[in-house]
Amino acid sequence: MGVIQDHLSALVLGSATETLHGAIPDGDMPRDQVLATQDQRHGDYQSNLAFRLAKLVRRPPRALAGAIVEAFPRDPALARLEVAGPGFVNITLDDRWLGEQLLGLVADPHLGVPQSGRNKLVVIDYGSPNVAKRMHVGHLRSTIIGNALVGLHRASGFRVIGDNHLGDWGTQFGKLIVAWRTWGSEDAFRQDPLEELQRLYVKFDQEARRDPAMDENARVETARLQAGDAQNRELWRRFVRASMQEFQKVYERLGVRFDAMLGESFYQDQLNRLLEDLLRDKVAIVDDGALIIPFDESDGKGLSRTPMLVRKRDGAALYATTDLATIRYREAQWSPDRILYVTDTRQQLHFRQLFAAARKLRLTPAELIHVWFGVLTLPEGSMSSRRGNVVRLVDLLDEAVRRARQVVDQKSPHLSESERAEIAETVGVSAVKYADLSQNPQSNVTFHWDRMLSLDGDTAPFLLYSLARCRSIQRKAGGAAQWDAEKARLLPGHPLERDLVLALCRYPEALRSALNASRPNTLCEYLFGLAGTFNRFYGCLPVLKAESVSRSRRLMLVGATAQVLSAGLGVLGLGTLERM
RNA sequence: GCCCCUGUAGCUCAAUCGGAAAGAGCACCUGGCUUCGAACCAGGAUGUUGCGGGUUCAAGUCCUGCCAGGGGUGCCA
Repeated sequence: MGVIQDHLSALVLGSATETLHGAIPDGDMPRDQVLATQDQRHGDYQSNLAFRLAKLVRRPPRALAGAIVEAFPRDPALARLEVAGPGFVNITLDDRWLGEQLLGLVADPHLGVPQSGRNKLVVIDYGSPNVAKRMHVGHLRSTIIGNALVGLHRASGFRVIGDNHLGDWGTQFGKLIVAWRTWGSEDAFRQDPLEELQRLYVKFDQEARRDPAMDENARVETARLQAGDAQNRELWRRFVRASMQEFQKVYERLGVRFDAMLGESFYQDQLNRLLEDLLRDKVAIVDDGALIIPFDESDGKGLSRTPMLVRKRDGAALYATTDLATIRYREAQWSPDRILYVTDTRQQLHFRQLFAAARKLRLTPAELIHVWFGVLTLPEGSMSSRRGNVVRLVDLLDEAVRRARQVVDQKSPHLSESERAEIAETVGVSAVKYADLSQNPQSNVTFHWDRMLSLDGDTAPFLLYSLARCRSIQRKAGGAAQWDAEKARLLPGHPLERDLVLALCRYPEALRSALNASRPNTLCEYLFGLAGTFNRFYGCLPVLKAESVSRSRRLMLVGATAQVLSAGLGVLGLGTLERM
């Protein structure tokens, strides 16, 4: 079983080639994918190839479309072909063929998703919070989107290494060390380490505004830490360890597991060699006491004016240096085919520079991709750990679960206390994750409690509910949930059944397109549409009480819906529920 | 100065490489549970896609000029 889109595209292309008999060399043939129609009156799929060709051979598109339809090969997939409008070719699929496609899809462990990543390895760099700071809602995006990208790649056959490139070596430690020695409280730290570190961080910032000497002290302590000073080193270890324990709790709750957690500190002893190589290869030059990598316009628009700084005048390295070393390490260790960086839009310039520098140094043949997302701000302005105006991630999750619990208690009082608690946790956390995933990552978002915590409409609970309904039917069907393939394949059934079959068959397309665009929201959109189609089907047509042929077919549809929904939810990193 | 991003319904957002009549959800109104789960479904109302020009068979999408907002831009990450 293949992707329907590809099958039809090949047919259209074949027909067009036939029609034109060599008027266009093979290499110049436009690659035009058949698209799902937006409107059912235009059939199931449409081809716009005639428009592309019209330009090349200077014939009216409508005539070309007619010729393409004329020369179309016989194929069991096709029920009807039409030329419409100025030159669209509308394709309606054969019911029985669609049924066969669906049976093939549910029998495939990958549910028909093309394994484009077979034998390929991708490193996905995401999460990457700064250590010693509390995780707030701003950290959600990289973590959740990155995790969904991991899922999309795995579903497509890639081997994936999700790497949490922790900010565990920055200048914030010098500040914290100074602040700790000046105002730190051992008791407070023992009680709630991150609260205490947060307090110190804010306090330091306030004091440093009044007294610039504080910043200088911090620089000195940072330098001593990086030079290996034992006491600073010990403090640093304590701060990092405490943060990691805190992070781990959040990750567990979010259902996010990393395959590697190699933070910035991990690369520190590799930086000198890197800097030497930069000089040796004349990629970097000394300028005003600092070491920079200059670019010209061929490296990227505007880059000639913005060199990348890799060593400060005082000799200290920067995150750009670490990032270069990280690429070199990943290449040596894993030889990835692709490296994805999931960060917000503000780092676009940094990554353009980084990738350009990596090319100059020939650090890796891997495809380097920066998947950036928009910034999350509060209604009252941008969040800042330094200023202390953040919404803590745990508070958001707790509130989500609290609201979910209210609904569960109201809707399902018959379930046990512990089951309701479990359901509320899954519903609440999934709702928060979905609220983020279902948006175009590149949009900037303003944080609103009610939107993040909504449980109605286009939300995770709607998807979970649809799945729970499937499960409920399957349970009630008992052993008879086994449908008969011969009967199940008999189509057409009711138009609502056909809608569902078609929606299910589009799962591979939806997943592939989300992967290619690095946009989990398109998969969300697909799943929301599928759940809607299922709920219409469910609302109108009996399953268990239907006569035998319909019953078998509909049970198959229920089972297939459950398979696709739970697979899709899994890819996005959302939980699933048997009942709710 | 230079570079990047954004502007779509009252609100929050979608819209495939440019594709047919710009779609969802929320909120609001009407209807549907003695029948597999009503966290559901059916129906109703909502637009100068910031503004002007251009390219195209076709523009929210591409080009261009304005307007408004956000971000980045050599010693933070």
